Amino acid sequence: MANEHEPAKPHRITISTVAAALGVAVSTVSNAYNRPDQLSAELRERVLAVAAELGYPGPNPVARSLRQQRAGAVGVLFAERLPYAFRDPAALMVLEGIASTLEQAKLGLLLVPGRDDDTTTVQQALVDGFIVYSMMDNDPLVEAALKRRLPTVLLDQPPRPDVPSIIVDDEAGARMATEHLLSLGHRHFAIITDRLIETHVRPSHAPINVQTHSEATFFVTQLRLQGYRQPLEQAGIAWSDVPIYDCNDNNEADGAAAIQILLARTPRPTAILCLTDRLALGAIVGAQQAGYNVPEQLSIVGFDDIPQATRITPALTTVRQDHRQKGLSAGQALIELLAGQSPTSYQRLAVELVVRDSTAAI
Amino acid sequence: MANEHEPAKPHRITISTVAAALGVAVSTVSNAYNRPDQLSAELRERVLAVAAELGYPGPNPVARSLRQQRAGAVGVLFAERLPYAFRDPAALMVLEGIASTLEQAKLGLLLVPGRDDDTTTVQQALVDGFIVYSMMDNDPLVEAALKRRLPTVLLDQPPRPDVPSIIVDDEAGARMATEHLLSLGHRHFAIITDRLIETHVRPSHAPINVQTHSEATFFVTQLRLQGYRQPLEQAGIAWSDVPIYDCNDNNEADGAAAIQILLARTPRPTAILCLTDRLALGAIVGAQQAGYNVPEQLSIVGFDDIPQATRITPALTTVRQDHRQKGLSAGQALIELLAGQSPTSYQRLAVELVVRDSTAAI
DNA sequence: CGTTTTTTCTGTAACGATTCAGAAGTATAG
DNA sequence: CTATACTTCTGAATCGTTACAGAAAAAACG
Repeated sequence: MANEHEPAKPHRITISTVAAALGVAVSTVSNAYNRPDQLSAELRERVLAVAAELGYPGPNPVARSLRQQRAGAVGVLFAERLPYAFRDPAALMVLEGIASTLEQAKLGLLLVPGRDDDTTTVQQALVDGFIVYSMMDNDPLVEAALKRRLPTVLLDQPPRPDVPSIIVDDEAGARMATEHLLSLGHRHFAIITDRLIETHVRPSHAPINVQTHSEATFFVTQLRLQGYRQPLEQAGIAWSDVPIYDCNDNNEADGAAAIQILLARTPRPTAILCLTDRLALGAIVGAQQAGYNVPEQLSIVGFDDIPQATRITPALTTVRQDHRQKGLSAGQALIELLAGQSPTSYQRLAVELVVRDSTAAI
Repeated sequence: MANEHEPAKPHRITISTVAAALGVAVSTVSNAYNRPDQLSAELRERVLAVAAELGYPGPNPVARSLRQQRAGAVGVLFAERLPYAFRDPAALMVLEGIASTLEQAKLGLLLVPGRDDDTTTVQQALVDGFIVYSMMDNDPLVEAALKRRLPTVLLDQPPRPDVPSIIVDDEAGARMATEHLLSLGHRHFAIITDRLIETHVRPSHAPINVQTHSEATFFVTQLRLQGYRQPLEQAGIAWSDVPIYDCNDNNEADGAAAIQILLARTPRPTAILCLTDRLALGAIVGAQQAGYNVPEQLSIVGFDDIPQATRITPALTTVRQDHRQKGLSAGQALIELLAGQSPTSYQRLAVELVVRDSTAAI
């Protein structure tokens, strides 16, 4: 019968700890935080004071979220590995656009990590919706996100019924780039790409054959290749004669390495179509180092029009797209979805060919 | 009695909808998802099948989080406005480091938006902890985050007791930069900074006076200014004779504008200390456009060593810090905190002066 | 065949808030 | 002074899970 030792102090301070300390109902404490008009100013003061004294950190957001059925954040699924997101200038502008919209709506932006094999992070993300951007077409994470049945927007992904999609007219852009080079008289083309096939099945240093084209697992890659192909064939150039070099990563070094290989081919290509600006910038530098003059001996076209495109000499001819607007549109569409409205289910953003100094007549 | 009209179809499908449909206990359905070993493979199959059929999106993560007391994400408080985060190269490397660590721990990274006046987003963020990075010293959002009483790590913030802090030895770096210029014989200095005083109280185009120095509300700004000041005074140069120009934003354009003003002063400064590389890069370009040779007529030192620092001509002399490591350390410290361990409460990262071509003897 | 062990499944109490109908108590109106 | 309307506060239901103790059934044991 001896008195037990002190009851373990209630490690966790909740709304009811505070209520008990004051001798009021829990709903009163809740109201003190969320509906000041529901109780007298005097009592509210006291509640807040006692709460502070007890070290109550305020209403638990998770509990609130459960009750209110909203998380106040949007999940962004992007890139194989999260850190990559912070390296690609084009992707960053897109993220910036997304962030801007969400910020205005006071929504958090949750970057969801996840290697393809493990979808738990997607399944357990505390979000009200998803934006899926630039994921591999068959990435299980995308499936997992859609299975959550939350409002979702696809950006640069293969469209699906019932899911609003925003895509850029990459195919038209690629066509414009190709037609530009054709009109300058070029007949010998080569293509530098990345992410053509799965990350872990990277090609050797030989330009890969066109057959692999159908394996392209990134939607925008497919679109761009398709856009290159059509005008070439129309001009009587066999697609199978166009070497495609697939880089390991989207960066300048890989672009520079690629161009070396391609320039060694016979016939030597005089026009290089690059799937991204970073690859193109690398290609320019690589070509120059190999002693070629751009654009006199070699024309190079990029894709994206990132800020660096104008800083190089010669300034890069490229296909411009409005990255920030992409992000804004995606964010906007998702916010409408969250508000119960139905945004246009399919938006296509225009692109524009920007002719600068890296292309010239042959 | 006439039969009522169809009961409204259960709009929301939960674990108990599935359990009811199967005639099993809810705990069984839960186990089917989380503990396959707790039920027969055959029943599990059936549960999953029925769930799929009903369109059950899987266990609600918010409810799970409430029960398990973990959110699976970390909040990052950074920069006045979220989009800014995506523009500063140095900050991006830090974010990349943070993201890397968190990804390995399978934690999401929640970018928390918030204008100073409204702290609700911080209060309601569904996270297990915070990383506070480069916020204004007195930003209410920081207070709000600390009030949550979650594991928190401060990065480039004024240290506080009981909160692990990671800071860079900015002061030493600034000292090294200054001493370097002094040893080259420079006597007339000027400083280009940003974020010296509150965003909305921006200065005119006149270099602001040194007195304002004490108003600096960003911890690292203070440290760097302090680091510039000490060796200067030691060399007999009055701090009040050193003009400080405060830019509106940390970018090249503002740096270029700043240098124009400073070069018009008498005596004309021959050594410019820039608080960031972006400002320094702008200053170089601005000086060159104004007809000055760098470094022959004007020495310029940056701070951060961002990749672009080597791409400009002349290559920028600057103070290097390991941005990625900063992020990694912060992430690591937070993960230890979340695991109940106590990381070193105070880490100071070293810096290094990198002498390139933008500085020369007078 | 009775006992023990193992497997499979169930029921219920948390988790920590918010919401809403309504009970007291007070003020206003007629 | 009674009826009506506000204020202010309370209690219980609810959000959708998971954890845990234990019931029921099946398997293993001697």
